[in-house]
Amino acid sequence: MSKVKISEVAAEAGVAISTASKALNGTGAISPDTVKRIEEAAGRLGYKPNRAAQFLAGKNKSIGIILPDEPCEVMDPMVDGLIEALDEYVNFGFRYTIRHYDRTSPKPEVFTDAFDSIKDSINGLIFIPSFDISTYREPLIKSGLPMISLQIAVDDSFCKSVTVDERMVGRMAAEFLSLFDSVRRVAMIAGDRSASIHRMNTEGFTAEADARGLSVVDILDSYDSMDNAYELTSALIERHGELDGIFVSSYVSPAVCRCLEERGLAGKIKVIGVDIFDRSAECLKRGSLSAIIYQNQREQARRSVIELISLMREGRVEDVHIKPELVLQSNMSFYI
Amino acid sequence: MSKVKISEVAAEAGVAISTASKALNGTGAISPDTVKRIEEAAGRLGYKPNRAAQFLAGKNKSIGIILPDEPCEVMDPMVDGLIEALDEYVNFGFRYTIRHYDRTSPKPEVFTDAFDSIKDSINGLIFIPSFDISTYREPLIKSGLPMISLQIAVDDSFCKSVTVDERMVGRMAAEFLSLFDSVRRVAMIAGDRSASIHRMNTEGFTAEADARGLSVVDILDSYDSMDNAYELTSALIERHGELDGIFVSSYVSPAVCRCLEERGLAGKIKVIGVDIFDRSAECLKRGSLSAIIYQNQREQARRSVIELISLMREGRVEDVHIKPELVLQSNMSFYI
DNA sequence: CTGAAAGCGCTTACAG
DNA sequence: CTGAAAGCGCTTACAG
Repeated sequence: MSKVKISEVAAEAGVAISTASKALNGTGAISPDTVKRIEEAAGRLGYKPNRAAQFLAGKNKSIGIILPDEPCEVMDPMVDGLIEALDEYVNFGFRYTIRHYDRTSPKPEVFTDAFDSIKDSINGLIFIPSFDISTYREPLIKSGLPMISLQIAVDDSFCKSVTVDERMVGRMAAEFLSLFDSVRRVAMIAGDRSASIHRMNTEGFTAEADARGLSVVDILDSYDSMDNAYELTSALIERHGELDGIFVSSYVSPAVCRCLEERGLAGKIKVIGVDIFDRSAECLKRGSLSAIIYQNQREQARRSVIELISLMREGRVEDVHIKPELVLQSNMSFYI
Repeated sequence: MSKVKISEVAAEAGVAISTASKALNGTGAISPDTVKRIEEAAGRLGYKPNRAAQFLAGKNKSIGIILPDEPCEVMDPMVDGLIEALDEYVNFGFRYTIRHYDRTSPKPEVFTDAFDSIKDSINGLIFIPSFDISTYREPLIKSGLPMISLQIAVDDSFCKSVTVDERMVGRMAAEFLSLFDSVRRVAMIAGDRSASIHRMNTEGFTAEADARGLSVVDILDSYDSMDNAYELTSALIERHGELDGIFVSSYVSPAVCRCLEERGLAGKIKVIGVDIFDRSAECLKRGSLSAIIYQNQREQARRSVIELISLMREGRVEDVHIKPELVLQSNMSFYI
């Protein structure tokens, strides 16, 4: 129960403290036998390093951040959450550097330039990838840096990711719409289903809708454009006489709501969206939007920092799926 | 931007490092003039202490915890959350001691005995009070320890608290029930409205119900007894022909659901409860319970530890109100 | 009231 | 491959 320190582990294994430290951290060159002996000693004694001492003594305390530079209000909660989480570790002696890249560009250089400019001065990386990471994964892998992808899963073994549970987002949307006795026929306006993130939203939504006897009459891609979303909504209304609900799985719900409001259908056709920001919050307040699924950017950001640091100190981590939260009118004040 | 350390503050103020430390922490006897000079220097340089160094060097690292000993499954999430949060700080060299007391006893000794047994060996306290704290507040105050009350607000200036936003719990319940087109007449089964926590639930519920045109036909106290809740539900049904929804603001929703299930009213009368544990989760799965408001015990616990430690290091903190979360069938897996 | 010094438990050059 | 030693930035006896 009392705290065993590395000096005791070293004594138990019959080596110097510095040898024990290097063995336990896998740094420096220690003979396999010695490593084994030290690890056994540590296990036997139940050694857990004192993180205050590790942080104080350690030198690998520089974190790199690479983010899309979209000047979009939807990006802000994630960035705010990241900075808040990082600042906690600044108190423990960490530093961080943020770089931006143009996520809309297909050229890999927009990313690799940002990466190259920091890769030699950081000991770990958190990045929000673009939808297609294949063009710049090589330099990332070659760097050998511990890294975590945020918000978008990298379907690749070199990098674990922290994302919201995308499928759950869709399921919650379907269940929410099914609460209304009047809702039978629903549609979905997705972002871009060529991206896995939107396919998972869709899968969750259709699965849960099926299970609850909702009929999904249409699924359309808005490509994250408000204008598209407006037109698509208009088309949906014309095409499907009896539409009762719409799930908007990207941040364009304000355009959907505006379209319904203009046609006197607000509240008649129930809408559930994702992402809470000024314009979506206003729709929620007016009632043209019935609920928002918060993708918990703050918690995603916090966890990505925690995971990166444990990766930098201890080695392996796993993919993390953060829970989405349902936001209604009454509790929206907590989220905006 | 680069980290300024206490040695630089000391140099700027023309004092020794130890003097600067004592002045900044308010420990030791330093002349007011010197303190002022040091504080100004710190402010000028933007000094922020390195917490790794503070944690490593500091000696006040023992946390006391006093909890009710109710062997109730509803207590567990809070305890689990507390231990998880505390264990993080154990990694930083902190220790903690847990004591239990019989919350149902009116005798103050049940609490003060627990407190006395640890008060001399701890540097900070987190406690879950009973509903009436007045009988044992004196010894707490006299100890001068930094302390945080958890789950139940101490309406007293000597101690800040971390609680869920009780009023919001009630508001969310009312809004949720109002989503159903069929729901007009609702009732509430509270815990014990002589406790402020339940009065706030009630206030939030009635206010939001009013705002949404629901008519609150009855409010009854269950005194947290499943048997009472069953009987009250039965009485509600008889008394009010057209009851559409019930908000159960203590953990007794399973009894309410059982009563409705037995009468073939499950799903007809919508029920929303609080606290997610095995039995309430089953009702949610079966559909006799439509939703649960999770009072976020995990986050309450985490915050109480964070607040206590910043109280122990830096001084003042404020009351914290944690956001409740709405749990439906589809996302319940995240909570149980 | 002030300061010099030891020490918290690690990691990391550095020397061997 | 191994170890002795310095040092991370603080706090806290202790001496004055």
